[in-house]
Amino acid sequence: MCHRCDYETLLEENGLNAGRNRMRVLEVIGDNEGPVSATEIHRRLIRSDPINRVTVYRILDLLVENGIVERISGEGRSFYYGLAANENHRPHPHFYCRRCGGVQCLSPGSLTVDSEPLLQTFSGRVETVAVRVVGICAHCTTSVQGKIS
Amino acid sequence: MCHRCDYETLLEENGLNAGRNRMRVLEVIGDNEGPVSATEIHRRLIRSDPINRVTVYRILDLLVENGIVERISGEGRSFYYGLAANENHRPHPHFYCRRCGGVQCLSPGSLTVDSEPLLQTFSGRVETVAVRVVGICAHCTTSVQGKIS
DNA sequence: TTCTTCTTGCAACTTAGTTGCATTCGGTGT
DNA sequence: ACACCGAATGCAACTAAGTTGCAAGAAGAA
Ligand SMILES: [Mn+2]
Ligand SMILES: [Mn+2]
Ligand SMILES: [Zn+2]
Ligand SMILES: [Zn+2]
Repeated sequence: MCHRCDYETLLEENGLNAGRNRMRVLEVIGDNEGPVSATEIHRRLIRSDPINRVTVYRILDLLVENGIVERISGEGRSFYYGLAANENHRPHPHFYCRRCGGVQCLSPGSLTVDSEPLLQTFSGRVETVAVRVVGICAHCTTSVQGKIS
Repeated sequence: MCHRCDYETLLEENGLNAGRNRMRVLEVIGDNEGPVSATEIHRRLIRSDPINRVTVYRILDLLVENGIVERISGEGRSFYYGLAANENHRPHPHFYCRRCGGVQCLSPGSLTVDSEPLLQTFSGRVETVAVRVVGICAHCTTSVQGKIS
């Protein structure tokens, strides 16, 4: 993801002007195969051109507030950022690798959840029902087999 | 939760001696109606008797390592702790309130997830499939209605 | 250009958790 | 009672991730 989204339009639709840094952040998020942490986004950006980490955090906050980017909490203490669901991207579950900490997107149909019983009985307001799959990713399982320990 | 579990036995089954602080931590976790943060556990414990926060963190690590307590990540940056699933407690989904940050246990049957399609196709090792419900809890929805803003 | 607003950088701060090391506690053996 | 040893605790310092205040710089509007 994502080669179907025009980030410039996405920003301007929300009344945000498409400055260079906002575009850069969106490109890192959209080019990655799964959600990325703020630290990782910053690390990738400073390779091409210096940018302050606070600026990255502020841009991420802005994008999340405007529903362009989705913030998800991983297994550790940091947040991960991916393109928010829209007409091009259906909501989907994520896989969290316990070993490398990476997060992968799973296909939208790979897990189905029936939330009717909950919606009937729950007294608060349910906004989202997310499925989180935890385990060891393919890359980590194979690389551990070959590891000398 | 939980008045069916004997914490002393639970500890000794795992080769841990049931010292006073371990028992106290387990009691706070088990008496709470949902998962609690380490900070909250510490805050409650120091009301009855002083205990260092590092001690709380170390006990929690130990209980998690031994499968007595389950560590879950909330919507924020901190972890929450609840009694791990066992013969008395079936696994169940949790509800996360965006407003107050609280976590509630939902009944085991309130949500059902079909993970077969994923298990057939996924190339890594799937260990757990958890459902996370996010929204505004009953307490927060009612108290907001009466709020002057 | 000048005025104003948006954007960025920097330093300091906060929160949640971790680590190293010294002290103390709870047994066990004598 | 004593010495001994490992487990448990406390304290200070440190780290990771994110936030805040404020000043400086860039970009637009007039
Ligand atoms: Mn995704
Ligand atoms: Mn629970
Ligand atoms: Zn991995
Ligand atoms: Zn609430």
